[in-house]
Amino acid sequence: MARTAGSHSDITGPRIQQAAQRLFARHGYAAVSMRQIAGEVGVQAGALYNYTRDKQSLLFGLMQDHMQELLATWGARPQGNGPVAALEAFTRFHIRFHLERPEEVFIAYMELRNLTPENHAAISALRGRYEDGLEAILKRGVAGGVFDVADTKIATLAVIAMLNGVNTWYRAGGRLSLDEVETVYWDMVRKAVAPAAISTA
Amino acid sequence: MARTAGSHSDITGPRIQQAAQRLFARHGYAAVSMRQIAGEVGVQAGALYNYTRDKQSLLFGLMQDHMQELLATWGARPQGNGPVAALEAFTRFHIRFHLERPEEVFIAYMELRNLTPENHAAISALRGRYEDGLEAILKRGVAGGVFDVADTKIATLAVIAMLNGVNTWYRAGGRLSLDEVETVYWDMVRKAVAPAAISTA
DNA sequence: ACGCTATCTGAACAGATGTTCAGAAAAAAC
DNA sequence: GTTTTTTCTGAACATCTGTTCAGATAGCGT
Repeated sequence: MARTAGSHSDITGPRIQQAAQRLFARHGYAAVSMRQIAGEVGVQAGALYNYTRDKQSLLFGLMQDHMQELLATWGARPQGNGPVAALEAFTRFHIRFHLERPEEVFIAYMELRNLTPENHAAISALRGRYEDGLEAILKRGVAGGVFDVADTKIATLAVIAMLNGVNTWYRAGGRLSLDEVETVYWDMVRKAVAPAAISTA
Repeated sequence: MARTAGSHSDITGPRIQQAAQRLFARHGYAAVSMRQIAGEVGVQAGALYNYTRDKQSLLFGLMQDHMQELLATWGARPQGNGPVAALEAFTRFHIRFHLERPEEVFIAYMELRNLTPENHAAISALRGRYEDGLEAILKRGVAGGVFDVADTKIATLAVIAMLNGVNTWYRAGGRLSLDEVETVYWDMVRKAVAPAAISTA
């Protein structure tokens, strides 16, 4: 046997990425074999190497695509007038974007240690750019007196960590709608960075 | 060759756990082999099985020990008078406890998916008890009017997620002391759950 | 209808995986 | 000093790992 009926790189390529994403998210990069991925696609393991240089590139590709889409989508957003509106826009965007792609997010956070040093640096740089975007908002707010945080870098990481937590429990069709979840978190973020006695409620 | 000079189960047992902890935290459960762990201890792979039933039990033991110590240490703490003091005590305790054992924490959060279903349920139950402790504080505060959150369950998870974030960036000997870090986070937590216009600052 | 290229198979490679176990030697008990 | 027990080795087990590649077939351009 050889080339199979209906085989097409436009089909197989994306299917390999999807299968890898599903399996990496579910079981972890190290626990997933190339044969498992191939099996999910309905192909032999050797065929994967028409689409990826090796297993590491498969992981890196997924993570890079995710981070670049995150940055591009965020960059194309209306930024909001003033730091408070910008922070609200960020909060709602972040929650929605991340809840829409739980697998990508999970991989992006859990599989960093399985990247080669160069790949790790590349992904970290992208993540840093995203974090800098939030920190810039906080800095403007602090300068303008509408926010009050002891350290904008720590506050940035604290806010992102808090927002990322939503991915651990939210399930579509649950008690709260996506919109309600956004509002609940925005309420906490807003207050957390607000000046001590002035609340914008 | 056979039993080696100076061999002692009181020594080897803990050394295996330490080695497993170090390696699991660094490279992930699935990426670490029994031979690597044995090598770290200076022993052949077969010797590990005098101390653990299998690799899975080694992981589960580490996670269970960690969670039980977390609960025991927290349970033995002064609880603080009133919800605000209790929340501050929780915040400071959580940060300190977690920063003191980054490897255990990392494993407890990253390796859940590598547990068998029964083991996963056991660890999740322990984690649930810890979260319930925080939620009880929040509920008392909401009832007493000193906290205002839309949903105590979500607020619980949000607070814990935010606090856990500290483990991703804090390094001993950095810019801020442990005490300062605690205060910075407590400041944000306090405000995040505070009623809209009343701040305890 | 024919040739070219894209796509996949199936076997092979060298080595790693978790786990078991008979046997040997060190330590402890007597 | 002898026996018993504890602790470890080293080999073996069957299976899995990522990756390569010659060869075979399907689809496409002509």
